[in-house]
Amino acid sequence: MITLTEENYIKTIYQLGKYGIQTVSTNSIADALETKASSVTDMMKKLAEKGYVNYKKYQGVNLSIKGKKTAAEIVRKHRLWEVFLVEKLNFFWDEVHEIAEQLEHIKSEKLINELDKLLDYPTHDPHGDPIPDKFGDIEKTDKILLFNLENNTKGVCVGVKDTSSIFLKYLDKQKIALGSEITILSREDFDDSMVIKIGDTSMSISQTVASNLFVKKV
Amino acid sequence: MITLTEENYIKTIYQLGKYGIQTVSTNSIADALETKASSVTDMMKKLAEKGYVNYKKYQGVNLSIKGKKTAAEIVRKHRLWEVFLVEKLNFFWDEVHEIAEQLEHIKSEKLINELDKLLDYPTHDPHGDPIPDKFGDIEKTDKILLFNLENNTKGVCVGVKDTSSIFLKYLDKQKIALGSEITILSREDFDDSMVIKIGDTSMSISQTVASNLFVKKV
DNA sequence: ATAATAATTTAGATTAATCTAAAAATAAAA
DNA sequence: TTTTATTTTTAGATTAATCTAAATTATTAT
Repeated sequence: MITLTEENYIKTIYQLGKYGIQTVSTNSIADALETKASSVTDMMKKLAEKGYVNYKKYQGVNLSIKGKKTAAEIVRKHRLWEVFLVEKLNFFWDEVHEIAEQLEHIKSEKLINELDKLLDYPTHDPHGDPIPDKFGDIEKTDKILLFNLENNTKGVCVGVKDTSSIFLKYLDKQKIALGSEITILSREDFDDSMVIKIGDTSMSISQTVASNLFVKKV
Repeated sequence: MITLTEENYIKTIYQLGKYGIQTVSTNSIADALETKASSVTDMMKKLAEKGYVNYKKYQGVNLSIKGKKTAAEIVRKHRLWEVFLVEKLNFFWDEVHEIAEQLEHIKSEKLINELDKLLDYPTHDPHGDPIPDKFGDIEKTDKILLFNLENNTKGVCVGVKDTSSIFLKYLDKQKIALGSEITILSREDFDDSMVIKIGDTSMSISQTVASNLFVKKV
């Protein structure tokens, strides 16, 4: 049996290591989970023992096949529940994360398959992140940060990096949504802010905003 | 903050004590939770400390106002989730209990209110048990065990005592469902079995079955 | 290449929830 | 009303997950 705590560690390693590809350091896990490095070390020993990670002292960890499968399932559940909350229960995209953090640990294969069906097999969550399929396979997109888009080129907004309520509410206010077409008009060198155009309106956004929005070139 | 374990104890005390009315013994809690009496004693001290129960050594426990409110919320969530699983996710009534045991601990007021709305404010779960309202108030029915219905009288099936899959599947097979009208035709003294009639068909059922079906006299 | 700094691990403690075995209180029976 | 049986509580241990502080290893800078 896997515990809730173990699941959270595995999910964190999966996400910090770009869906389980890269090796992850002890400290980065500790930061992400707001715990201490010594706690992470203890847990890595346990997860290695149970076959979820490959761990060598002082070398960081990466997920085993089993660990990757487990992580993908958790992320799949998290994102499907987010879609459910928005599509069926009238939640806004900035309200769903904390609840999905709880729901992702519910254990029932039938439940998640039926939820998938009820939602008509969605491919992305409300923040634009891809939903792993039943087999744990996940789309790897060629999305880039808006900040890295060249001047006078156009991109479609496909995701957010920061999913905090405060950031998402800001985007709502500025009428920036998934699917919006954004053109970079110019940049200010002294603070890296940029002027962008969405539809007919142009506006200035900070470096912070531009570094937390994903776009796909068009 | 209340822990998952504390919630399970509180819910158990609520249900063993007829929705928080009666005092409950240490051993009965231990039996219900499949744990040891000594563990229960420890937990009762903690719950008393936190104001959820009234506890005096060797005298059993009963729920405080706060405990009753907490318990009713958990039961409300459990039963709403059961309705959701049956109505929206194509579960059968014998499959929902264990999953609802997990879902009942999810914390979000908006979630449960929206779920209630999505399900169109159901009053009973798939086993016929009443769903507490937002305020923790719960319908007290005058249901009786089929076993206690007199010969040649009629009752409508309104609930089950045993919610195990094996019992519910048996009822499905015998075409006994919530809403079925049942007439007691006769009894056998030697094993307390009884012959009943549902619609046009009559059948014999054991004492065990008759003691796990709730009916309302008509 | 060595010293200084940063990252990681170990050792030892703590907390929540549990257990077993023994002691104490209550209830039932003689 | 004693004795016996049952129920409940206490005492002391255990496990999972965490922490602090000290020790160790790795990395960076001089």
